[in-house]
Amino acid sequence: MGENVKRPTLEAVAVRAGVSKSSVSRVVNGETTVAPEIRDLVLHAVRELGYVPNSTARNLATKRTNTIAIIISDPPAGLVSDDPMFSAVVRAASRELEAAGKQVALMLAGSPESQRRVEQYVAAGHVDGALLVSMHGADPLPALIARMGIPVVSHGRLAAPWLMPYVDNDNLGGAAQAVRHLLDQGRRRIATISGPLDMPAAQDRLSAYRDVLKDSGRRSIMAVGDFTRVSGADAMGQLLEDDPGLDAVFAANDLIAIGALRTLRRSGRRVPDDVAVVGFDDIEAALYTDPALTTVRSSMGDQAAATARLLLGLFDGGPADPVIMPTGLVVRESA
Amino acid sequence: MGENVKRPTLEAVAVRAGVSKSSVSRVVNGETTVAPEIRDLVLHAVRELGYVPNSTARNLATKRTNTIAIIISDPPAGLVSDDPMFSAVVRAASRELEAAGKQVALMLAGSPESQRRVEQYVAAGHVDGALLVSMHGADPLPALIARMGIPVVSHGRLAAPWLMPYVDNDNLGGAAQAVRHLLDQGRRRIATISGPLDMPAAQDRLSAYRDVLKDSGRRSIMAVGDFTRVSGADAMGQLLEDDPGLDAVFAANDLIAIGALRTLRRSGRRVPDDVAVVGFDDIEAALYTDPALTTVRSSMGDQAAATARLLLGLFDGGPADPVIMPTGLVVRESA
DNA sequence: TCCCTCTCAGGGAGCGCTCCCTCGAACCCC
DNA sequence: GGGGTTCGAGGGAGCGCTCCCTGAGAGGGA
Repeated sequence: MGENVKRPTLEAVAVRAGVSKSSVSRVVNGETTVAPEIRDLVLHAVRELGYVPNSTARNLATKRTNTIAIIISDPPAGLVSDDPMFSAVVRAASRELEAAGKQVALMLAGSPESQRRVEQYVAAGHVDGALLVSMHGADPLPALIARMGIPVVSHGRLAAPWLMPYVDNDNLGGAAQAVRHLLDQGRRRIATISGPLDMPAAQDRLSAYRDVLKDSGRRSIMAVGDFTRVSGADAMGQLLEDDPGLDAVFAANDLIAIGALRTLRRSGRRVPDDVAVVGFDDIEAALYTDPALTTVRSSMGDQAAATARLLLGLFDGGPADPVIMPTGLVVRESA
Repeated sequence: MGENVKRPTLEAVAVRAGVSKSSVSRVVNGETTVAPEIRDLVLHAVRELGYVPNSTARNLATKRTNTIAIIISDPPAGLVSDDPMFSAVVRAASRELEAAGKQVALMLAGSPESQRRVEQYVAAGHVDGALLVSMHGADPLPALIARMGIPVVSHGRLAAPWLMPYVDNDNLGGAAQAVRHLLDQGRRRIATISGPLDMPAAQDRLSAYRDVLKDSGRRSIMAVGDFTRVSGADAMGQLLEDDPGLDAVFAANDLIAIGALRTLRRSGRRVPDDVAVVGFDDIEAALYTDPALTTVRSSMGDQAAATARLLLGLFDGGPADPVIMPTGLVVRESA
């Protein structure tokens, strides 16, 4: 590959400019206690030599890395190939972090092996902070990371919320609103397809569903999904078998709802006439289903950006309080 | 935040084990020229002290970082919030790189400012190699990165293919197959909605469409999209206005096809009876449209993994030849 | 027995940067 | 004008690791 030109060092710049290393360092780091003429001398030499600071050396000396890890759980088998959540969250968080001048190290935490790798990496002092995304309840990683002595936040409440601050949606409120909407429309047999039960978001959405139904004296009917389309399709099939007379479904997320819609279509049900469907998240795809999906808006992107800001705030001694972002029902055609 | 326990250094281990730093270094790095008893002594001390090598120091000394940058273009305004491509590509590439013991630094390249940041970062010697994803034709970044003297590859052919090796789909073949399929079904007025014309993938899919039509003596009808659902919906509307009698559409990707389906539905056209639709990529969502989408399979994930392997191969003196991955038509209901 | 070779452990000079400390010069106030 | 401040430049000791080099000891051949 290319010519590995030896890059100029800070010392080379110092020699070139006829000043000391210290002065160059000061100028490069934007300290104000430098005489203008020296600053000019240095800046000139920097430009002439094309000097770029060696961040590795800087990291060694300062014991900071300027890097934030985004640690995101990785589905075991590559089940979910196109996960809107992944894209929205990683993008939004990265943007926010990069805008703050941080580097982003992406780490997938799936297999035990990869978990070890993540742990090692963080333990090795390679990052100044970490942002965890969509950890499952059984996951030991959050606890391990939390005790590493670096700022850590979670996108979404953890099963062990006390471990670190987090930013979450108002899952309870949003789900309650969705189910009440179904009730208001006169639906009598309202089923739900939940997310993976070891995830707090799924738990919240489920328990709000249950609470609202219980308050209205109705019986709940549920099947378990895992936040994917195929799980939604399967679960819908099971629900239809269990109770062919159901007239509404609250899906724990839009992907599940999309899967459910397909099964309903194939079983000959009309939506919303025979069965109403409500999703959760309001991903872009919800606008393109037939009929368009009524759903609960929870901007993953905004949430991720807020999570990143929470983390950045921690570095400046900001508050470590959990943040709950509002959700709201978006009524379209499916319910 | 937590107690910043000073982590033990290599020297501490050496003292503890009663050997020299050099020996500890050798053991830690798995060199074979170490007497078994010394190795045991060291390993024991490592375990006792919980020693983890400081990779920053190691990087400084070795002038390697063990880190690969995944540089991915970022849409200007946050248009695309859930981009299946992003998820599939980043996930697959990360997996492959992490499995090879590399660290992954994710960099979004969007605004000129962020481009500068990426350039600086790579120039600063922070990464050993880079993997570019979905660069647009006008993007100056590939050329800049290519001359940095580190191994670089591209996921998808660049507008300037000679800059670096790449892994691409057989866009030409896949698109040709799709259009021929439409022809074979007796469709007479076949339109296309292209991707952004500054991306080679979009160009190839478009030119294959044109070539096949020209060979069959048919006239081409096109609208330009940008690989998003909304652009597909808009372009479809325009197409319908331009030529209300069209009976087939070849969409440059599935997202566009999904958008087009919605517009067709709203305009009262039945798919495939009135208008046949073929997409490209075979993302998971293509299975859940109504009707299910006929499309060209091109596993983004496999392609990304192959790209990562190509890059890893470069470090070991492997070939720098472009790789073209096969595509194939998946016939479902929409055409 | 002597010499040469070979194997391995230890010593220590960097890698490029930061940051504390020293020290000269300029500046001030009575 | 003297003593005290202030300000800013330079010197140099690390940061934790790698890797070259030296040298001790073992082994082998004649």
